[in-house]
Amino acid sequence: MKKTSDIINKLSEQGYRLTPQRMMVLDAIENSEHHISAEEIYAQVIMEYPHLNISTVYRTLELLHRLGLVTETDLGGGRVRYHPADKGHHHHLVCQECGRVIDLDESVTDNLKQVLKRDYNFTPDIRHLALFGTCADCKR
Amino acid sequence: MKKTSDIINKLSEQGYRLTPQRMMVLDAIENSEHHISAEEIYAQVIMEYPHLNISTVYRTLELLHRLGLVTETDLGGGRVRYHPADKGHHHHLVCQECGRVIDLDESVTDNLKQVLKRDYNFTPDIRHLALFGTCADCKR
DNA sequence: ATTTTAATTGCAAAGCCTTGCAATCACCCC
DNA sequence: GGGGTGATTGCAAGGCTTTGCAATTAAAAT
Ligand SMILES: [Mn+2]
Ligand SMILES: [Mn+2]
Ligand SMILES: [Zn+2]
Ligand SMILES: [Zn+2]
Repeated sequence: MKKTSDIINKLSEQGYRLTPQRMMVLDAIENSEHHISAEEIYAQVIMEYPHLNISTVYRTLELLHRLGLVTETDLGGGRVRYHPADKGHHHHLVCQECGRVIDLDESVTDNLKQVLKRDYNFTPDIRHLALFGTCADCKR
Repeated sequence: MKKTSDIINKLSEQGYRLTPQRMMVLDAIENSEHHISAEEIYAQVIMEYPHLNISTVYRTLELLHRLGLVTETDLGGGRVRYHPADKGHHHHLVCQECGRVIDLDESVTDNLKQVLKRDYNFTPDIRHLALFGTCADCKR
């Protein structure tokens, strides 16, 4: 798989060690169909590497997020979820009534980003937003 | 103070009990200069009511937020902060480099809300947004 | 290949927040 | 004012995530 090598190269270039733990956490994220949680990554990796500690998963996620290699979002449900950045950026609407999650194109935030840039010279890091509210079906 | 009575009336009207714990938590929020955290509310109330448990603070905050009487936001720093809804809605930009917090008028999200309404018939509950990024000074 | 060195890990403890449950208490009715 | 009732509380335990520290190990230097 090409994507994983790309991320591995970026880690290596920036002076981070390529530990087996990091490789396996990365693999779990890249091969996940949906947004994956720390606990789910842990459960998956531990099957072939039982020595792994969950704090290493959290630290790896923090690193990959800080380097912009994964996006992080709280879709409700009490745990943060992750997504490979190179699989495309997008956002979500989450209905507080029924729990439905609607996917949004990245472009919905273009106007907001532009206004913040123009009026405040602020560069927002909006890569994976989750907005809560009420969906069409639940609006009585 | 008029504001507190208003909130108390709303609680009462909706059938919620006016317990001393709720009154005191409410007081702490209303009299706070800035966005206040659960721990800070707890520390303040406990001075005159040492029996209070912090889970009551969290449950009261959850109730007030659900009823739209306080807004809730994560400005970073690992704890959620609260603000009375009747003191005016607004949003924040948080610089990830220097920690600076910029206040935004509620209207910056008007366009986004409108688009979500028009294209998805979704009514977002965006009352106190915190957006992270890089401020003007930190941009090299 | 061996040594060196700092980054990384596992472990245990802690921090923030939520939740189940039994005891308490605000409010309604008389 | 004195019950009755269900909402609310305190307490203790648990869930998710972070953090300090000593031991390990990837990678660089020899
Ligand atoms: Mn996503
Ligand atoms: Mn605010
Ligand atoms: Zn819905
Ligand atoms: Zn800054």
